Amino acid sequence: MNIGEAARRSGVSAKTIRYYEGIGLIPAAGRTRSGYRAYTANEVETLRFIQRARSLGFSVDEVGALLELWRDRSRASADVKAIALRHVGEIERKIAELDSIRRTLLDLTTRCCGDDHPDCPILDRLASEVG
Amino acid sequence: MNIGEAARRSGVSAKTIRYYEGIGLIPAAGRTRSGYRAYTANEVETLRFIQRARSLGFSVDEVGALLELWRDRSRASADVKAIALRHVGEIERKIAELDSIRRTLLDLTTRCCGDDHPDCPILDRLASEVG
DNA sequence: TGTTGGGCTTCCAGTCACTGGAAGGTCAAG
DNA sequence: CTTGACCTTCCAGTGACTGGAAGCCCAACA
Repeated sequence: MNIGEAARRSGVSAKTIRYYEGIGLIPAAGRTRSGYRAYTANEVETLRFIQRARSLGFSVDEVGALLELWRDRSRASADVKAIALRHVGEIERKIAELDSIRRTLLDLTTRCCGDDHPDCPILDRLASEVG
Repeated sequence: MNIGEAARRSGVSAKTIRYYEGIGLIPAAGRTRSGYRAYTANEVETLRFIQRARSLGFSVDEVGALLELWRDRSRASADVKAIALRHVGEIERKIAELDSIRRTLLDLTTRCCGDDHPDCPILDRLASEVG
């Protein structure tokens, strides 16, 4: 099947499939006589795997590692779990950071009356750290 | 003062200060006879403002808008509040997304025994969406 | 006076993971 | 035989920096 069909079936855009091939995340696809890339159902499965891993926030490098483990029948599930747990750690760090920012901003916005006057605790805080 | 000192006092790296000047976030600094950028205490205050706004996750464009409002004595605090509340909304959306991913991954990692066997619910899920 | 070391300058390239777009070849249908 | 959808490659841009090369400037010390 052509790249457009593979894109539709996998949820990965044609542009992105070419990009993945370019950076070596997936091997170069076969070609028709006229030079079009041709995909098998198997390759589409790989693309779906990639799509799901990316949507869980794994970096392209991590996805590469997960793909290798997926293909490796003698893998240790511990290796997969390690990648996933490291990723969970990063996500939790990000959530904590965002939540701290969120709490700060909610505090400031609550105290800003938001009318047509210039007085504003938000700007005060940005200008001087205490606010 | 030189750019290095301004960087130290503001918490914005020299490289980044030049970058901010290049994209027009701050006006071009004055120069000494030999071409070194020269900063006043006031300009360092502006840099500190930028640094704090960036650390609260505002985009450089939003920081530009906040700077304009900061300098505008006839601003309406409602305009500042609107920017901040929109930003809070984005943060909450990101937190929700990360939390959903986190819950999925924790579920999968809990069910993955993480030993030297290949069986792995994490890979199963990436391979077939149900898992 | 010479030189050493740090700081400053500009400019180009790289990061991450794509995305947009131009210029042109291919294919099936009408 | 043409239309329109598809495919190809290649280059450039995104955000917000960061690294590094090549070269000028300046204060201090022998």
